[in-house]
Amino acid sequence: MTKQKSVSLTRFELEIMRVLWDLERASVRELQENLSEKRRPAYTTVQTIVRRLEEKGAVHRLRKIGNALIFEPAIARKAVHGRLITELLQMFGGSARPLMAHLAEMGKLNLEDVRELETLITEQQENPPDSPVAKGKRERKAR
Amino acid sequence: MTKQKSVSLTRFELEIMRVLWDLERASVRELQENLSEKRRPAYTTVQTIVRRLEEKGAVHRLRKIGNALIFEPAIARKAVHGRLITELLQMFGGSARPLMAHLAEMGKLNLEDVRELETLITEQQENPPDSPVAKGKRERKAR
DNA sequence: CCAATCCTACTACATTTGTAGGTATTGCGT
DNA sequence: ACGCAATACCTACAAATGTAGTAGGATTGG
Repeated sequence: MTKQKSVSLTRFELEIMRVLWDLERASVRELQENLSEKRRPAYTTVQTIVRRLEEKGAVHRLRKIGNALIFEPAIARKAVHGRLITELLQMFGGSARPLMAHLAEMGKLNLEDVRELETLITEQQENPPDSPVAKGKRERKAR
Repeated sequence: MTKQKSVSLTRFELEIMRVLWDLERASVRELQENLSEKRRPAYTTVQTIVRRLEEKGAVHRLRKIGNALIFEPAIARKAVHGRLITELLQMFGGSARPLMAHLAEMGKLNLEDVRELETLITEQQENPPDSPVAKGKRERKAR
């Protein structure tokens, strides 16, 4: 339930979301300041993107501090990432293998990574998706 | 040498390229017919995209058959894929691990895949990039 | 309480992307 | 040689995206 439509985000929107996910919540000003030095558009530009994200249901207003609106993500990073991955995977014929091979070739994967991954997969097989353990919030950062 | 500028392709352009890479060479008609049943726009639409791809240097005219132009890719699938992967990776903080974890969670990776990958990486470490063995074309499909 | 400041809401506009129509050409079959 | 059918080529336009300015309301330090 509470299933949100799978919004499709543009490059720049994704960039903003990346920052917002990292900060957990932020004002437009904070978002702008946290963009990478390269490609940091005007304040109002960021504002516009945030508005569009709001329209798309990707973020929502949490509250006001002073006269500034504080936004927080309305969609999970994981969900969006999943979408992106799926899309990329399609370019590779739907299978993860060629993608992995590519990563290896690019030197983005070493044996240690793979070993770790192996452990992860094994664990997952033992702990199916909705095992009672992982129910509910899993972390909460003070901020 | 012969280094082509890393063109950036849109969704639809990528879709066309995907087909073209698969077919190795094709006319606009063939490209259109080989798009997935969903999302198959008008002939002239495909033509427009092909023209833009040509302008971007992503494809070029190979020859004419009848009065139809035959196109072929002018950029390697691998190069484009690499770009896409790098981009996606940035969303994940530049490291491949979270991506892998995600794939595992999505059930897109099983132990067999990982084992295979392990082998691959090991081989790559033994056979550095420009070892004389791998020089030149590595496969050639009869067609 | 008042002005300097900060923020929002609205509007605008250029560029890119998706989509396609109309017209000029070109080969081919007869 | 001619006309038909398929194709190329040019043009157009709507929607999405990136980018930003302006007007006016809210906040707050003094």
